[in-house]
Amino acid sequence: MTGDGPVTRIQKRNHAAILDAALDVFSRQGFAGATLDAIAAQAGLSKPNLLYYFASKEAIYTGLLTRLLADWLAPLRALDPHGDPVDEILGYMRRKLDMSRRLPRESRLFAGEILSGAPRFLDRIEGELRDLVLEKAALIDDWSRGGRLAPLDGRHLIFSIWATTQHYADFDVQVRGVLRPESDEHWIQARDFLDALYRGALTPAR
Amino acid sequence: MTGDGPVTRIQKRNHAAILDAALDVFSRQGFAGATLDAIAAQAGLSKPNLLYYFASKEAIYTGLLTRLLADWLAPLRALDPHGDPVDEILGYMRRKLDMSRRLPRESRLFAGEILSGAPRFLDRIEGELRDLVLEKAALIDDWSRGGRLAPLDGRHLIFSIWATTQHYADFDVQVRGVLRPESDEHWIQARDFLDALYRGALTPAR
DNA sequence: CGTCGATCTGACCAGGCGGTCAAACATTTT
DNA sequence: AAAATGTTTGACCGCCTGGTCAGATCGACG
Repeated sequence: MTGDGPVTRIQKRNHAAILDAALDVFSRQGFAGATLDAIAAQAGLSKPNLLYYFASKEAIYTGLLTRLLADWLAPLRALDPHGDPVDEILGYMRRKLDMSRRLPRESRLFAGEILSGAPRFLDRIEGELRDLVLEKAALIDDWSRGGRLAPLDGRHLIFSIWATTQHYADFDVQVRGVLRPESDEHWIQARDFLDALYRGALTPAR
Repeated sequence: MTGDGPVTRIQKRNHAAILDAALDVFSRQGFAGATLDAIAAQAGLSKPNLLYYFASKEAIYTGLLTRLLADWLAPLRALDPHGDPVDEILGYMRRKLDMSRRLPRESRLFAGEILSGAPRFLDRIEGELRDLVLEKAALIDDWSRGGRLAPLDGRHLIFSIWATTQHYADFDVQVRGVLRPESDEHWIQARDFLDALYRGALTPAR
C-alpha cells in the first residue's frame, strides 16, 4: 500500500467497501465499541486483509472523517449572499434536515466524535469548520443589521439549525420511541415544524 | 451487598463516589470506551473493591441512568398548564439550558446512550419519557388551538428545545472550538438567542 | 504458459479487559 | 477481648482486541 490512495480496480472496490462498512459500525458503536472483526465481516473481508488496505483502526476512522467532512459542510457552504435571507436560511435548514434523513450514519459518526471530546477531529473543528461558520455567521449578521432578518446571532442560529436537524438522525431511536411513526411521516412533520419555527423567528419587522 | 441500596456509612460514601466517578468516565468515554480501572481510579478505590459495591460494569451504568432519569425530566414535568403559554415554554427552555450548563456530564451520558441506539434505555424512552412528552405536547397543542401560541406541533417543539439546549452540553467542544469564548459568555449569548428564537416563533396573532 | 507483483489467509501474539477469589484487614457487636 | 460482620486487596483467569507474519493464492501481462 502506497500513500496515494486506491489505484487498481480491486483496491478501489475494497477501499470503498471498507469505508462503507466502517461507517456502519463506527456510527453504531462509536470508535471504542467498534471492532476490526465487525468491520471486516461487514465489508466481506478477513481482518488481516482489511489491515492490508488500512494501517490501523485509527487510520480507517480518521480516513472516514476526512472523506466525509467536505460533504458534511456543503449545505452551509451553499448559503448564498445574494439570495433572499429568509429563503436562504430556510433552504439551508431543509438541506440539513434532508442530510439527516439520507445520511444518518454520517451524522451519528460526527456526533459521536464530538460528544467524546473530538480527540481526533479538534483541529478541523478549529480550522475549516470554524472558518466556514464564522464567514456565514457574518453574512447572517449583515442581513440582520440590514433589517432583512430579525436580529439574531448568526453563530447561534447556525448552531440551532445543526442541533434541530441533526437531532432527527442522532436521536432517531428516541424520536421513534416517542412518536411511534408508522412509516416516515415524522420527517414531514419535522420539516413543517422547523419551517414554521424559523420562518416565525426570522421574519423581520412585525 | 444486598439489593437494598447503601446501608452503612462506608457504603453510602463509596456508593456515591463510584456513581460520581462513573458519571465522569462514562460521559467522556461512552459505555464501551470506559474501563472499570478508570472508574475505580477516579473513585479512589481498587477495581475489586468497586465490584464489591456493584455487580458489574453494566450494573453501574444502568444504575446511573436510572438514578438520573427523574432529575433529567423534571424541567418538562414542571411545565404548568395554568401559566402563560409563551412564558411557560420559554421558562422550560431556560431550565433546560441551565441544566446543560450545570450538568453537562449527565447530558452527554444520555446523549451517548441514545446515539448508540439506547440498548439499555429503550424501555424507559418508550415508557415514562414517552408518556411525559405526549402529555406535555397535548398541553402545548391545546394552547396552540386556543390561539395562545402560534400553531406548532407540540411534540416537535419539545424535541427542538431538547436539541437546541442540550447541544451546548453535548457538542461543547465544537461550540468552544468555533466561538473560542474567553470565559462562559457564550451561555449568555445562547440564552438570549434561544429566547429570541422561541419568542419570535411562539408569539401568536401577527 | 509462466512469472511476478498484488491480494488474501490461518495461525499466532501481547496486552488489556471484565470479573473472581481467598485471604487480609477494619469495624462493630457481644 | 473475642467473635462476627463488613471492607479491601493482590494475584489471578479466560476472553477478546488490535495487530503481525509467513506463506498461499490470484491476476495481469510478456
